[in-house]
Amino acid sequence: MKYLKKLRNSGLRPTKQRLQICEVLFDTEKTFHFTINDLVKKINKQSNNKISLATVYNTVHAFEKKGYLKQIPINSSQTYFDTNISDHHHFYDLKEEKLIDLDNSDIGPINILKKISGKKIKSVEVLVKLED
Amino acid sequence: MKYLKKLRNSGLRPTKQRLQICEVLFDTEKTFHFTINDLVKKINKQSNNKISLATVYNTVHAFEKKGYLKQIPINSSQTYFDTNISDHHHFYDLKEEKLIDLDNSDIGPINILKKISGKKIKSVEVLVKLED
DNA sequence: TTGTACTTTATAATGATTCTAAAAAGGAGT
DNA sequence: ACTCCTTTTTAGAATCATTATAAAGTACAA
Ligand SMILES: [Mn+2]
Ligand SMILES: [Mn+2]
Ligand SMILES: [Zn+2]
Ligand SMILES: [Zn+2]
Repeated sequence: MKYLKKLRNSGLRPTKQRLQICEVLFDTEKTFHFTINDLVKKINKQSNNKISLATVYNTVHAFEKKGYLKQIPINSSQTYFDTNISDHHHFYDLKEEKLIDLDNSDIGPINILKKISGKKIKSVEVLVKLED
Repeated sequence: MKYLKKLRNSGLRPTKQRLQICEVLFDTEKTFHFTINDLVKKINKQSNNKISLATVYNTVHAFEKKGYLKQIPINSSQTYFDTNISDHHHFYDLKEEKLIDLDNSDIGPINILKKISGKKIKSVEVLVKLED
């Protein structure tokens, strides 16, 4: 099992639900963006074992907390997640309601000149909205 | 009435609810960030006329569509709006759950090198998450 | 003033997400 | 394998921000 160690190292018990979700999320050529609903569909397509919705939510949040997923800041009725955990940014196609990766190299370096005392920067995320 | 013309020019009838909401939103020294709940509280503090929740939602969305408000892309349980409609960016203090403006001058120019054919850029927004 | 389109409102509906609490499963130690 | 304890899963209920409904009220052009 490919993801046993990953889960154990994270202090997450490698249950069959988590292993299956790992396969759907991480056994792919390319990274991708998804909502919880997208993920449930993928799970059901991949195998006949249903995983309860609560478990899908729990697992996604557990993976996010461990840094295996990123949440994308966007105003949508559903929360978007990203299996691409590298520093990068996004186009958001308003018409298609689709996210597109923007590599760091697609944007010049970003320099935050303002400082807030007692706080440090955790992340810098750029969202570029696209219209026709 | 200070906002009659503004509303008429927008094709929005200047009802007393809209005028009151204009006062709360735009009769201020500084711009600010708010959720619908914040706004309802401000309205109730300012006068005894209650405005129905549906009207607050309708009005905020009408003003956003007209460009008098901006929605801030952030993952929160409530949608944040901004009376500062200039091009600018945000710190988000994760601990305090507060937004702080980042002027364009606080960030160097942002150059989006990647192009998507048939699409044009509508907005570029940077969200900087802060932790302790 | 009258007609009509727009607006407000109370209320219900929606839908994503979280909560609950009981059953199931993982795993360390024996 | 058995025990014991903790973690996890699960169905279903609850939450809650937001949107829809449709009836009553209002703005305003003619
Ligand atoms: Mn979440
Ligand atoms: Mn909205
Ligand atoms: Zn991405
Ligand atoms: Zn702002």
